[in-house]
Amino acid sequence: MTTVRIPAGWPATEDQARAVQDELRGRVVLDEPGPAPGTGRVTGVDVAYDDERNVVVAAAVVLDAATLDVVAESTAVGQVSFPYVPGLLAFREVPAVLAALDALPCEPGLVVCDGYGLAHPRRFGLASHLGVLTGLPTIGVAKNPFTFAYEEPGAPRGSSSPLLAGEEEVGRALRTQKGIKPVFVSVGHRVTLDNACAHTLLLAPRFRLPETTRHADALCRRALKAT
DNA sequence: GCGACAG
DNA sequence: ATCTTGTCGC
Repeated sequence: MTTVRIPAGWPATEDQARAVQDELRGRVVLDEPGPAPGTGRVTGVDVAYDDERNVVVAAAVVLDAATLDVVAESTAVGQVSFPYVPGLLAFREVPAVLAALDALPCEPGLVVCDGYGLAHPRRFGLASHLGVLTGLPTIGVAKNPFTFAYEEPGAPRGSSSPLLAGEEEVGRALRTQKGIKPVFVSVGHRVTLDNACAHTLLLAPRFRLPETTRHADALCRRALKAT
């Protein structure tokens, strides 16, 4: 397991963090289709915390997009870099995720984040932030609708409905399993929303959550316990 | 002003 | 995110 390094000048206050978001937001690319679903590699990233000890562990798990077999994985440990503040989650998770991605023995391909990208109060969630910092195509798949509104999608697997910030579609509520609560997909960097949903559906053939986040979640929890 | 609020 | 037993079901 490698070690997390917190960059010099990492935001110490909420205002500084929002200023960084404003600065990076202009670098998001939204007009690329992204990798073709079902081909190449797809990587899940997730983070676990022990606030008592101030410890954070991140995991990155690379899957073959066609078979969903695990082809590589890595973990990183470090100190917590920012408190949890709704809207500023990236500042808590990004340093650890970057370290885990750096430790991978291969290219990650599309990165699937636990949380949001464009569907964010300031339109710059975790997936957008990670995408801009790495240049990699990223998407966000969240378990909750955050503050956004949506109509319940149809019951069949694959049904979806817009995730709305007023009139603006910032993401999609996507039913990955028949009759089960949808997941909330949004674009991070260099991927289209349609493409992000297609990837998510292929990654969740049996469970509500994508295999990428299931693997990454299990790995970072296991690694945290071992720390 | 108060409550809600990804992980 | 995390605190947490048993339990129902494939």
